[in-house]
Amino acid sequence: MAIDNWKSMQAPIATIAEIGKHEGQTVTVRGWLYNLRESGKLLFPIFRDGTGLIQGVIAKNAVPAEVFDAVKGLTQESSVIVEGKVRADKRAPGGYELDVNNVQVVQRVSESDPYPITPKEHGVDFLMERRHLWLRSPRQAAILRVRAEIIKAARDFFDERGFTLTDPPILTPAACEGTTTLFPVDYFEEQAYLTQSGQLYIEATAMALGKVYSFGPTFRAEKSKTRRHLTEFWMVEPEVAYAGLDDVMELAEGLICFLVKRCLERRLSDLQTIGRDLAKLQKIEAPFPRITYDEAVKMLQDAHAKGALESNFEWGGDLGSPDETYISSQFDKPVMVHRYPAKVKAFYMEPDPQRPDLALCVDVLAPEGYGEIIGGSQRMASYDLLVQRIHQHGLPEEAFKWYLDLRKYGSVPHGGFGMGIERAVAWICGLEHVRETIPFPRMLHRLYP
RNA sequence: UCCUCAGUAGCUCAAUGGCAGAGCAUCCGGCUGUUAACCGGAGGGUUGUAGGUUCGAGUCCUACCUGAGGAGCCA
Repeated sequence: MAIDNWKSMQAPIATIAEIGKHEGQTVTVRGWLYNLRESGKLLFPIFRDGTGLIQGVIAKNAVPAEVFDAVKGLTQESSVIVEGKVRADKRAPGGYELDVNNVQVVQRVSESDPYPITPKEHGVDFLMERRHLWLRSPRQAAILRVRAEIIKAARDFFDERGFTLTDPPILTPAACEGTTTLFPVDYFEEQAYLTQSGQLYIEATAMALGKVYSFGPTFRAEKSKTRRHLTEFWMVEPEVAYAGLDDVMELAEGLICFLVKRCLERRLSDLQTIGRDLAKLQKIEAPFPRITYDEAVKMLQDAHAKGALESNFEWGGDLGSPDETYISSQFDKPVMVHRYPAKVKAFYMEPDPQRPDLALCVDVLAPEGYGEIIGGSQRMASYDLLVQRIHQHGLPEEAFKWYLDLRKYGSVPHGGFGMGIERAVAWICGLEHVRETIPFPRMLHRLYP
């Protein structure tokens, strides 16, 4: 069947996800052949259409010979349009089967160059090299649907609370924080960089609009090589005028609860396809445990004394990955660690008035060892102190002139946080690695496809 | 950048220093309820690259390449 003759089926089109609504009716399903089992004069093709899988049944004596022959020996991932009657069947994984009465093969995959991803085991490198095809696997498609739901839920959460979406630039003239490595870009013979955070810019839009958020890609040229890192990832960052650290923590807690609840409500079958332990997600509700950095340090030192942690933690350093894993393992909800030493944190964080050596900041650590999914703080409101910090961090004051203006013209206490979408998706889906949470991950050793 | 591990058929893996193999995939044949279907048969290899040790290297040694896991850094 030619590709330009793909609209000849007469029965109404149905999606596999909603096939149950058509029980007893004849429908058209447009998709691909996922797998084929043969048993003599019976064929069991499994079709997928992007919404789910359904097994078809074709008996040789029940259909015209050309229909049977078109499916017999058909290759995996050939595109097909099938017409058949929906029948409830307890033996079928989805509850329904399709008694096929007509088939159009839109494009037959050549048997001399078969679809490379079989329903068997494959290694990570093989699958990553074929990421454009791997996305067709039921598990990968389910993850992408959960990702889309999390993004939509995050935007709904802020939109419903009076936040305005304000998009910061992706091309920036200088380092936002100065510490991490940036991707350089030639901008009409001027040096520019891909953004590593929209935060400084949304502080400006927050002063204009009150409550704002950004949602977009960010880039880090760090040579990180772990299951938690991508060089290109997406962040949602709220920023609120007249907000303190407690407000920031409450907002972060509310967002996470909202996201988890929404996924359980709307993407339950996808979470089941992925194999997520749902009981662990059902425990996620406010309030989350809040511990100070001082308390976290004591937990880590006690853990070392008991032999539960290899290295002994000294007050003053940033929490390492094994430290975060240990702390989060002590709770079955996300844990909020606040008030880190100012010297290990970014220059723009407001000092704690009670203890000026501490910053009014918070990291939210996801349970089950997923580590930091949110980092936030109250921002420094004083012009003079901010100038001092910029110099202390060795940053060029000239590049931050506009940012300092925000403290000259009606400075107010304000704060916000950034949530890494991929880390949130990895945690909610229970994945081993963030590379499966984005259609085409960009990593230290991965720029293709 | 550092530490650890891996690289053998299209894929996933096996092979004590002694004939390079299995399952799946592909092709041929069989099977009217298969569930990663099964049964029989066929084709399929420069063992990551370059050197070295040895009568003999997939296996041991050296260097390099590629990838994975972790550290640091971070979301």
